[in-house]
Amino acid sequence: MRIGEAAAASGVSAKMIRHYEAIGLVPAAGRRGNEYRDYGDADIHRLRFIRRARDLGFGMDRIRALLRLWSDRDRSNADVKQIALDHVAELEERISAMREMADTLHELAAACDGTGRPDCPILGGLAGTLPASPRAAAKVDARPSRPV
Amino acid sequence: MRIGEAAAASGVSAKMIRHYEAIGLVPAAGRRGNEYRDYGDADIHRLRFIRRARDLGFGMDRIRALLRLWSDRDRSNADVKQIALDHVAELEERISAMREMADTLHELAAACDGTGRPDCPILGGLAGTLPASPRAAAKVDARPSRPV
DNA sequence: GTTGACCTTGCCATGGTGGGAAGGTGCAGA
DNA sequence: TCTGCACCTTCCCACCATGGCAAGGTCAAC
Repeated sequence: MRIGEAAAASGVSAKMIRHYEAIGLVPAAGRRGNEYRDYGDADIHRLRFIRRARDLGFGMDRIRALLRLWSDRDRSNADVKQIALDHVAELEERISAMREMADTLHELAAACDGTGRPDCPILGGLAGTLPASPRAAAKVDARPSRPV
Repeated sequence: MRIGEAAAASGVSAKMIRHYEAIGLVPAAGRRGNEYRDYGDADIHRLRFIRRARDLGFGMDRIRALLRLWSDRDRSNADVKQIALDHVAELEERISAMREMADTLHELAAACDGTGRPDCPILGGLAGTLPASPRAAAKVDARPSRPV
């Protein structure tokens, strides 16, 4: 399979397949005499694994660890579970930080009548009288880094 | 005030103050004869505004818009509210995507006994038998981009 | 005049991903 | 055989917000 078919079959873009190869997340693909990369079923399988892990929000370091365990017959499922639980804990932390932000904003927005006058509790809150909440924000970014 | 004091007073690092100046989010600070930037109370106020908006997860574009409205006497609070609500909607979307990820992982982890054997439902799930959930993940990044 | 705290500019890195340029390859049809 | 097209290759740039580091300037206190 050439990279385009591999991309379609795995759900990982050709661009990212090359990138994963460059950072050593997947082994360098063989070339078919010409310069083209060549992929087999095992490669697709691995790429799909990565895709699913990405979909679950795992970062590259953890995916790397998971891949290592995946291809280790003598692995301990306790190790796998630990990685998953660590990641879940981080997810929960980010979720609650964002929950706090959203709640604060809901309150501010509710206090704003939106009638078109200059008077605005939201700006008021941002300008200084914010009810002293989200310190968690310093630890977590709530903006997306994977463009939609 | 020099930049260090301004940073301490506003909660925005000196580095970021310079960056905000570079991207035009704050006006270029005056210099005091020497090369040092000089800040007054209004500057601190503005920086604190930015800091609070960042803490609520606003991205730079929205902060820029909020700042414009903030310093516009003839603003409409409907405009402000719209920006806030747009942002809240994005937050909620990301929260629910991450909620889905966390839930899926909770399930997988619960199915894994973690007794140390190679047998592992988590890897099984990643390897292909994942219960067909998080398509939302394609739209939202759950990893932090602001380092902790 | 030396020390130390602070400032300056400028470059690099992060993490995943996409965009695009400039050029090579392979296959189908005229 | 030539042409066109779809695909591939490598390489560089951009995002967003932030931190780190380096090499050098400035100022106040001792």
